[in-house]
Amino acid sequence: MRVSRVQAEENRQTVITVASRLFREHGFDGIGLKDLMKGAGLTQGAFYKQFASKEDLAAQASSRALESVSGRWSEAIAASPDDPLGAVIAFYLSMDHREEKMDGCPVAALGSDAARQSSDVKASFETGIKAYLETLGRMIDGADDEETTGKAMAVLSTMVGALILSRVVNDPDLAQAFLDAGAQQVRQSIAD
Amino acid sequence: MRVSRVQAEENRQTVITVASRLFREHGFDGIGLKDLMKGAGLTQGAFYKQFASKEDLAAQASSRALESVSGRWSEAIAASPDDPLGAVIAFYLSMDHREEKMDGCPVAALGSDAARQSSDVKASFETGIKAYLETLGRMIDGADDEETTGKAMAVLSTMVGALILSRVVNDPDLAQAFLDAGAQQVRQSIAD
DNA sequence: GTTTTTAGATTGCATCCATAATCTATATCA
DNA sequence: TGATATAGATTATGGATGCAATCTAAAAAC
Repeated sequence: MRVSRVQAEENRQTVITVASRLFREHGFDGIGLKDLMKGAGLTQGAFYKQFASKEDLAAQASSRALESVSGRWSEAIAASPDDPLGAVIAFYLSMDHREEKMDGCPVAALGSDAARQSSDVKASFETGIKAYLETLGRMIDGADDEETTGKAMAVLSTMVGALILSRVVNDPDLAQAFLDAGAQQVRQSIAD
Repeated sequence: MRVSRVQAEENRQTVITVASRLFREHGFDGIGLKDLMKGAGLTQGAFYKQFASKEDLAAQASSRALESVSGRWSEAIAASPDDPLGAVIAFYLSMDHREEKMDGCPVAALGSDAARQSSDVKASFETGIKAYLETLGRMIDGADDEETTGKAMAVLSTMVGALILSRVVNDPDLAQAFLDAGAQQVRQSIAD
């Protein structure tokens, strides 16, 4: 049955948010429209009134996921103004983050998948990644803007890689070692 | 019709090799058994005489892919014995590698996917990653074994992350910047 | 009260993984 | 060597699920 305009928009937002979590958990190809809609309390029939295609939703859900995690970075930083970097590391390179794909960084959860998606999805990631770099850049001092950006990219690369590697191995000790090695590398590369 | 035993084994190997490439290109969920078998010149019906399930093939194809890329590392290193690290960087953190998912590093091409697969698949990755670390460790000198391994893990994390990030953005300049930043980071972290 | 607009139900068609039935050439054994 | 069993492959089938489109009915909006 039909719902109010505001309700319909609210439903749309719910679908995007739910999709942003389910895509991270199962991958873009790992979950179907039926289950995505069910997660939002709707049926599949309603999907195409709200989105042009699954790919369209993937792009919007990616943006939503990136924004959400960017927010968590900001919160972590605001919560410990004396050691913002430590806060980001503690959040990103943790075993909690390793096990919590659904609410974690979409670059780590969907990076390999996103590389195969449409340019719309990549555009969402590109925007989100630039926001990451801005946030990181504010914690780094370089000789010039270019050096700062370069360092931020290196730091982000290390964090994303370490988290992904920690997730693809079974051995928890090895996983922890990757997170630790990444954290140490990040601290050092910011120090000098 | 039936074929000889050696032929059958040859077919099996072909399927694994083909799958290792097609999985990297399309993801584990992005390609079906029909197309995988067709790539090996066979029909889908022959699949279950050779493999227990798609997941079984995924694990074997992952091992094959990791071995293949490990071999390419060794070749690159052997080809320039005076600068082995430079050779690995030139191969791994290049725009060629960025665009050549099918024959490239499976950790970058399938890392996010693999994190969602069975522990068999993860075991394949774990073995391959340990081989990576061994190779990298031989190029790094640390105070002790532990420091060397830690550095190797950090280097691998940076390389994997930089390559993945370069692939999820549309802008080629930004992609190149991630590769460059990763390369610089790797060189520096090995230097000290 | 009439027109829009939306959720849901139904349907279509393709593809998914897996299994079964069938065929044939190869191994195996007499 | 010749008969027989069987492994490896093809074709066909199964049921489930995939994305997408259409139609219906009801409620909001005017």
